[in-house]
Amino acid sequence: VRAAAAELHFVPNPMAQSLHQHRTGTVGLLTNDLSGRFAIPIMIGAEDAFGVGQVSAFLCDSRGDALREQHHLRVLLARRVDGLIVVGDNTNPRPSLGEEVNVPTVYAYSPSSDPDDISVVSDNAGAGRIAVEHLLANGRTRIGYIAGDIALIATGQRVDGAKAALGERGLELVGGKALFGNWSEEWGRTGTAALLAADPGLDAILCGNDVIARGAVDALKAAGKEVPREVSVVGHDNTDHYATETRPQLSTIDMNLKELGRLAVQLLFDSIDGERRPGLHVVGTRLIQRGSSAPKY
Amino acid sequence: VRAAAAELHFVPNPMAQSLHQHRTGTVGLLTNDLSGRFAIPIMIGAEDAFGVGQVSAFLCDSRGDALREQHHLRVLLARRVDGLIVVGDNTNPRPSLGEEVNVPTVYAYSPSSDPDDISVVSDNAGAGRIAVEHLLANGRTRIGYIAGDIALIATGQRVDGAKAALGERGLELVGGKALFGNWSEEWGRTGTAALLAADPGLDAILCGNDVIARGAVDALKAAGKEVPREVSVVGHDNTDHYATETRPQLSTIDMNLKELGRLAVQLLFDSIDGERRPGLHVVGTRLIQRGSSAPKY
DNA sequence: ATGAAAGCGCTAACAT
DNA sequence: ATGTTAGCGCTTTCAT
Repeated sequence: VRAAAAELHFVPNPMAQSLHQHRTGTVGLLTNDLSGRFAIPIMIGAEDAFGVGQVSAFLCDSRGDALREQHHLRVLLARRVDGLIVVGDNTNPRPSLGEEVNVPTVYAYSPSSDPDDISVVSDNAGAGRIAVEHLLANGRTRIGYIAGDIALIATGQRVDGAKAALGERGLELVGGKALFGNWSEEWGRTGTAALLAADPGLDAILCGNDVIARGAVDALKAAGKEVPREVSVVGHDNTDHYATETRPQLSTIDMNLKELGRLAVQLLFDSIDGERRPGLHVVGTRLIQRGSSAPKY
Repeated sequence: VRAAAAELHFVPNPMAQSLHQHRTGTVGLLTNDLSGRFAIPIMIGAEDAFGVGQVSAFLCDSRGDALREQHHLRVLLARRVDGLIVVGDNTNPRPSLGEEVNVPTVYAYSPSSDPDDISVVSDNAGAGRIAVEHLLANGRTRIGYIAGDIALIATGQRVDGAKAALGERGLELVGGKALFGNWSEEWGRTGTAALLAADPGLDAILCGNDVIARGAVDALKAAGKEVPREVSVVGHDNTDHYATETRPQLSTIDMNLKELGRLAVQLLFDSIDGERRPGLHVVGTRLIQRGSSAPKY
């Protein structure tokens, strides 16, 4: 019998199966903003984790519109998805989908504002710490910080991590505090000028992201400073093109976003299986060393 | 009766519906490489077009691996998707999924090598033409071309479009032909040096993409040429960050990829409804004018 | 106009 | 070990 089934290329119809099993083997992937840089690697990691099992993901992009999100949510629930992963494009908390969503849900990158939901986030403070420790290990002690937009919680967290790591050595940032601005090269250039004015002998600059870091590298070179020998630079995000097209290439923090996506799926599966682990789950970052940072001597 | 149904928040189960209707209201979105720059906007456009109807998309990324693609294909067919959209990340033709896939299929960006399949591609020759016409309209006639990787068919098509537009005015590219290289800023810089050596009085440079264009702008400024007054530069792709962080900002070709995604969905729906339109469908591009190009005087 | 019944493709609980 | 049957939630046909 089985032989005959194989001959006829028989494939069971999942619709009929799920009708009986009360499980569809599908999950909703609900994202704010597909065009954003952070959602994609997370979704790749998630897709990767789904692939090994037999669950498929429905893709939905709300483009930052709450109404559209509601619409997609309704459609996904009507399709009886077994679970939901909500992928944010920025690090600030977002509103919970709410109690009436009676399906296991995990928030990735942008955590839910409800601490009883399951959220997976990047270790921002740890990133600041890792970057500082890397620079200290390279003999650098006069470190400036050109941060991004102060409105994002992650911006402050990264700075705080860097300050804490410096504080443990009795050190502080050049100028006593980080410089806050936006995520542009222009800000990287003006921030660098400000830091050089505050301490002409500074030997390292930490940047809120790689775009700022590129501006900083360019400004340092324009000011006659050699990178990385005189001043080392560390970025954040390991952004395509930016990290590798800058000369020298950027040493930068990689957030391991694929891993973050995989963990989100793992937590979702656990939740579906009744092993719910609410709260904030933190994914560690790592430093990618390239040409923009080096030992001092 | 209906009132009672509404009270109880009744929502029909699509599994049961599709069981009867022989339609699932789902479509497979099969991509080579989600991390690539081109697949994302196409999928956003596609997702947009799905949204208005009641069909949902399964997301599958094969990461350029044919085996993984086969696996995803099997899963999608087992799920009885009503159709398939295959999103490529480069412009070269790709092998058809084959005859045994008895589900309507549309290839986006990377066309199928089988002309009887339905494919949607970007108008590369048109892009070259539009860029040249823009420069000519600005009074520029000594135009060089720094192209990308010659291995990609699109690279040559863009050059050919530019040459054709010049030829109609009895003009030709500086040096008589385009310079082929790769997609890096480094190549943009060396290509620019080569063009300046060939014709120190050239007044415009066309680039294969925005990364090259940024290298060209930097090299021109380093050589003492004013951009856009002395030499105008036009890129391709309207790449995030690159197009707007370069100083001056880049005039560049936008491929209307979202529109391409939407058209792919439209063709898929038509195909599902029995209005199959095989062959190559071409989506036009448009020039985004920014600071790197301007009238000559 | 309303109601009853069969069937979509499968699984699981029966009976042989 | 095999064969039969009821039922998952819906739609559609047929009967009232």
